[in-house]
Amino acid sequence: MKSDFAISLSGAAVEIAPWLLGWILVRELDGETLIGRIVETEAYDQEDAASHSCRGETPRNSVMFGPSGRAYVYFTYGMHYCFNIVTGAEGYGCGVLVRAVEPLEGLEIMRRNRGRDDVSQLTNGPAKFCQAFGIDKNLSGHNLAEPPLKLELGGQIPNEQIVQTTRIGITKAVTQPWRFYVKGNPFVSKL
DNA sequence: GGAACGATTGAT
DNA sequence: TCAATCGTTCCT
Repeated sequence: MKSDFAISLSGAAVEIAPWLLGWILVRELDGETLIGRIVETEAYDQEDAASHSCRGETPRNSVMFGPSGRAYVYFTYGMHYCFNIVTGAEGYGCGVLVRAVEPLEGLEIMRRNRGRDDVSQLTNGPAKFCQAFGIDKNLSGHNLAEPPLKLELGGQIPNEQIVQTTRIGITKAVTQPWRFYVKGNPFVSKL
């Protein structure tokens, strides 16, 4: 029996990505609570040359092929983690990369984790957000309906406040407009 | 076994 | 503009 939570994320990544804007991430870390609001996402699909899943299932990307509503966390550039929300049907590899959140609670912990004071530099990038929230590979495969990392429905962002554009940092499928962010939000990684 | 590359970041 | 830094994937 599937949970409502998983069902709500079982659609195509390209459809889920803009819908996830405004959702809340609650991280329990060493007895402290960190909260952020998703303000920037990117969709990655199995039929997408830029996606880790485009050449089929491998040990690294297997979580993307599992149930929706799980975390897919990967290590890149020898030093950074990036966090995705798995979407789509089981057996189909796709997900949504969270590129930026707006810090709501636990800012001092985020400052400590990031080693910086400037609020605007705490969570405005996929690896910055992971470092601020203490997210690493141990959380890959985690069910996001449960602590210590929970995804909760927040206030929906009106369509006219959602900007759709091309993705960042990729070299394949560069023209696909599968990046979404909240217009005017200061925590978006890049305009 | 070896090499090329990467959904990034921060400093120059 | 470029170095840091290493796991994953693919080729030999």
